[in-house]
Amino acid sequence: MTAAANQNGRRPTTSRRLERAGIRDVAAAAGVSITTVSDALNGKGRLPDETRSRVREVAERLGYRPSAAARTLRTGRSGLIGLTVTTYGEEPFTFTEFAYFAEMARAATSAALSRGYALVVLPASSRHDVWSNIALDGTVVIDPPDQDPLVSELYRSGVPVVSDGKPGNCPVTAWVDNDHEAAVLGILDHLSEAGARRIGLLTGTSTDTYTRLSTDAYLGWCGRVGQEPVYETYPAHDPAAGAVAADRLLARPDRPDAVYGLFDPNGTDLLAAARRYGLRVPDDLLLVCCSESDVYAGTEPPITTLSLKPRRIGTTVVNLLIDAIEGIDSGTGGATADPGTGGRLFPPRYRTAGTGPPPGTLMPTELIVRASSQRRSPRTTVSPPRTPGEL
Amino acid sequence: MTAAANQNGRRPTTSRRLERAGIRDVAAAAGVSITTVSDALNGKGRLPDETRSRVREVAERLGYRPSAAARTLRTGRSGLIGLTVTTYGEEPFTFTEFAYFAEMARAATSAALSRGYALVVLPASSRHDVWSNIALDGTVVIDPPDQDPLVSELYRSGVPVVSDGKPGNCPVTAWVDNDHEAAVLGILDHLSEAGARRIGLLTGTSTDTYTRLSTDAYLGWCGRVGQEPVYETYPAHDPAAGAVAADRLLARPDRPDAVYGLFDPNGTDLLAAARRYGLRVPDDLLLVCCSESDVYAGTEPPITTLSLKPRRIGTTVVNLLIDAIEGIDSGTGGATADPGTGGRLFPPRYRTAGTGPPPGTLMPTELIVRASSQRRSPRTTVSPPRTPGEL
DNA sequence: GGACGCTGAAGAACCGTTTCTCCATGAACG
DNA sequence: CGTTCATGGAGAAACGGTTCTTCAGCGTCC
Repeated sequence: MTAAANQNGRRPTTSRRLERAGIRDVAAAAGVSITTVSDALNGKGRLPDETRSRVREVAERLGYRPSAAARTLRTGRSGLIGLTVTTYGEEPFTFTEFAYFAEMARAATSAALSRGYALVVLPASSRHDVWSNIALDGTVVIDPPDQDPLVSELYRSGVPVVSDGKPGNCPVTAWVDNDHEAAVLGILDHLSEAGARRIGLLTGTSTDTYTRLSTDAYLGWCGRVGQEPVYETYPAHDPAAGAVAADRLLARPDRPDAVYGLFDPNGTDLLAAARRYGLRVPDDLLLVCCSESDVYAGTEPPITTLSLKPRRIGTTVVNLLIDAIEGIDSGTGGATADPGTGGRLFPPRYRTAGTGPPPGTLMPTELIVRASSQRRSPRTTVSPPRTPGEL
Repeated sequence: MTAAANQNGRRPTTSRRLERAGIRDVAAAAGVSITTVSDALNGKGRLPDETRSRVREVAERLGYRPSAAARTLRTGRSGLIGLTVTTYGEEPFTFTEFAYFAEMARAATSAALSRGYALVVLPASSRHDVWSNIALDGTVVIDPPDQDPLVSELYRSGVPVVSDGKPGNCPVTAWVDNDHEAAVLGILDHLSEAGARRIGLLTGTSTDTYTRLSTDAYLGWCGRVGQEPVYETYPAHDPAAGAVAADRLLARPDRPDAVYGLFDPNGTDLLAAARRYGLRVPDDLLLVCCSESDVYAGTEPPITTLSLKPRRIGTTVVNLLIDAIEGIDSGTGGATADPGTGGRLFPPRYRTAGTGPPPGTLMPTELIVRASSQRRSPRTTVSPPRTPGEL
């Protein structure tokens, strides 16, 4: 019964060890053709419900699991999405944005899963032999450097690419990013309102979009307001360098009376540095840093943080990507789109046909105000849902 | 030139839009057969170096990328490894062991990559349709619950499964875990030596191995030493419940003078609770918690933590899994094993043929001693290799 | 009563590799 | 000069699904 398959001109099935049941086995057991089995299981074709359910039952009984590889080969869809992370050194994930990345990846995984896709984590540094060995329907790229060869090749070979972080020069299908400029300006205003006269910045040396946009926004603001910029840079991927840079910043002769740190650990580092210099927070020094960690709710004093809302970003990025994947279609010429395949939030058919820039989406950030940035009332306030960083 | 493929009885190739070059295109362009191309590119067969390099060059020129799906279908190997995480509620990752998981996943990704595999993150809750749509060569399971149906099915269908955390009743190929009993006993001894008379435990309500083994070790120790157990339990996946439980523990009439918290956030929670009750740490209360986070080096006072060394675990788990994958072979009868395929650390051929228990590996933990567990010298000591958290 | 349309289902091509089998060719050798 | 070998390479069968096309049967409508 089980090994009935040598009709159809197949090899006599020399009594292999417990081979997994194939579609042919199911067909034989149910007394139908493999076409019927495929249709019955996938809800396609014109079959009476009776046949459908009978086939399904037989398949169930045989423990039939369709071969993912075969299906992928035929349909051209693997159900796999790459999640590319930039690497510093050997470790696959970026250190500095760690909590951000973790949250973002978590949300991305959820979002993908709920639409039937799974995520493959792929450091950008992995060599071709790994990349090209995996059938990806599309890729999410986190903060791609300018002219990323990987992204270029992917895009060229027709794989949709959506980036988290506005891409510099890479061609991508779409991108999502925070409105970093608005965020920084909002923070600077917030600090000013709290009484800051000279606001310093702790920033990174790398050239990724986040660092660049944020720093530029700061410099621009300084120019407009007429404050001399006071900032220190350090390689953000080096956990130890942050503390040193924080120290440098507070040791300057033109010591700032408020600091915004661009990276997650800056809060603790700055707090420690302040302590070393006998500066009280927030009385002598106002503090804000960008972080997703809730430890800053429990520090002494609690530190105001800017959240980039990585969950929202991750969800959006993945949904955009899947829209692009399912929209591309690469169709046989025209209207293959069934009208009732399920409502999508976004109109499909991305894939910048012409030469226009890829569609980008800016997402708001959220400033979580705590004691460290309020000179008067130590009462903790939270900005409504979003930060209108208008100036 | 590019569309040369209609020999070999293939469809006339009706001038498709920029199809990716296939192996047939390469063969045609190089004037050889597809067999030769395959052999040349994969370093197989008997070919003169000249042919090999010529074919390679043509393939390069055409931008040829072999289809991962086709290769997987033919060879039965996808180069993909599943990373299964238990889920609480909708979110894919366990909350409580978050830092642990992140570190572990990172190490696992690295290890897999360096052996040519990629990781697919798959929450255990995902339904079959996602699981079975992916060709997995093997799976890593994190802390599987007893009788996990998913694991059982995977194992039964011949997919190697290696678990992080000693499995309860699931059949797995191999497992890796910390020596939780030894770790807990070590901590209890450490606290005793520091002068603790009544040691409390903050533990979880779930039945995973970690919680169970640790709690049992605690209870056993209490029995041997003659101390009445003092512990509180809470659902570890609920971030808010931890603070409440910590409070409960310190509010008890038989208040402990030392506490070990099993989960990452317990340190902060206990510290906060202690503050509320006016207890000084370490003078009135000794504190240790299990965590991978380095924020405990910066708290006031710094808190002693137990690290489970997730990096080591992740690396080991993946290497065991890949050894199993490459060892299984499911061979055609016998010695298919080429003697020189590359040195492996472990002897392959796992796959508990009989009924014996699967091979397990216990890995040591590391206690990072800080001020919170030392009543006398406020001088911070650290077990050998790690950071000196200055005070 | 024949053309037609609809239902239910089977046939077979196809997706793009890998790999097993086999065939020329020419050199070496008895 | 006829075998045997080693070499280089081609042919074709899988791998296991999906899907396009075809087809038989049967009720219906002019």
